[in-house]
Amino acid sequence: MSKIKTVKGTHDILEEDSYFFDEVISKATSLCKLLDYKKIQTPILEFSNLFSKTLGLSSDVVSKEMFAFIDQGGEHLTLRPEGTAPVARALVSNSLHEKQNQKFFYYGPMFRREKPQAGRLRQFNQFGVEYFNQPSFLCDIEVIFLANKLMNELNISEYVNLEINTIGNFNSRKKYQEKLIQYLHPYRNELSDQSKKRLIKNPLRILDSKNETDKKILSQAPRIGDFLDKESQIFYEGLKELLVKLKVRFIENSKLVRGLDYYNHSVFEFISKEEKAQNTVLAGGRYDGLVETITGKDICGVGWALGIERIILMVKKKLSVKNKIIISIFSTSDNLNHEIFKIISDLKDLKFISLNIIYGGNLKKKFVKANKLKSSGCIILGEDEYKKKELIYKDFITGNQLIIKGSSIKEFLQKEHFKNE
RNA sequence: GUGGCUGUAGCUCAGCUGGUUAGAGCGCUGGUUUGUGGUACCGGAGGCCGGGGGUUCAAAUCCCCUCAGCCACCCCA
Repeated sequence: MSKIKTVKGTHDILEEDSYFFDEVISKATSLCKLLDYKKIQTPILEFSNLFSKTLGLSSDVVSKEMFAFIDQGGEHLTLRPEGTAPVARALVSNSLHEKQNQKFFYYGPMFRREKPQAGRLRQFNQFGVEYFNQPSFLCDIEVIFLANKLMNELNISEYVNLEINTIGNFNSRKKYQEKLIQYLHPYRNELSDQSKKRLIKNPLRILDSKNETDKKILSQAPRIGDFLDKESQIFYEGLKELLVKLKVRFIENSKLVRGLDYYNHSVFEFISKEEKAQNTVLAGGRYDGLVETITGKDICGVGWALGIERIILMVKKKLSVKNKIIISIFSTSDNLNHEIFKIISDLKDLKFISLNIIYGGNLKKKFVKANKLKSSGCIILGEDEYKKKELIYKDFITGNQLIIKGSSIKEFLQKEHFKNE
């Protein structure tokens, strides 16, 4: 079909998806506000080096998935592929790190030039939170708790698992990495091609390989848990203990790692229980090194991001759309059309009802149209009734029709709404 | 970036091993006269059969290329 299309991997968000989108945003937003997270909106365009510095040059995102270009002024710019680095940048750009409250939430489109498939788009939306400048694991608890509560609010907590792990602080990770390389060295020729490369570039990433041979080799591999120094241990144990006390259910997954370079200590993911390729719905962790790589300021942080489209895929199976009640309004003769605007000007703050004004055609056509618009009823301004300052209301479900006073239309509609609840 | 499947009306699809003007259901639209919709009946519009090339007397149908969608790998939210 030679119909006009969207750019590959991009989508118009319509109808029920749009409804669920708003639901996710509004639930997440109100939870964040409950804990005084401040909304932050950063530009979609950033200087390219913001991402190349922070995500790691060897990461796939930077090496091949960024929508990067040089603009007419010679600037190297990138459509943001993720939200954490921009928020961290904004923290320092605006000296927000000098304030008491350094908790933020954001949402909006991200861009990654990948091959699209289920749950993966080139333009997709994330909702995220970031909590800066607090080294305590209690902050990790707070953001995990927030994410957990959001899963509850969206009625999907029984369809997801929370997996957690630690990748330790820098020293522990370095020690572990050496041991891991030592262990894998004898197997280096049996590993998948991808893992062979990683053995040199980013050995930790081998842990979450899906390759069967890799998995077999890894089953006997040393575990990071055995190489944690005192600080890393206290951090991770404290985190787990409190999660248990708070009755937040989680699964420990010692192979859970991160694709992006700036993480340390805790990593966590909410993963859909469905057997699907893109089943990570929310992912986060602690990134104490990030702000320093951008700005030189030693500011720690912890946060997560949630893929809104992925959440919608889950939510739409569990939740139904709550449609507003539609009521049509029209006159019996066209020379009364302007009176309709006078009526609706008093109704402008109606909460549960959407009104459709119907203009054209004879009366019968207007009824037909009202019905096709899925109205549950209609208000009719008739010539005879107009003289008496009255209106007709016809209920499309019962077929009943009654006369109401023009002045009481608002109360009447509200009553109709609750009757239909 | 690599692989598999798919691409016919607004939507969901049918069209057998190539054979005249391309089909259905739903939707859209007009009608069945008066200030009353839904149901029923009758009519209508709407397709470069994703795009390009090839084979053939003849292609929606076979072959090649390309694009897009879906799915998996890679990677990630």
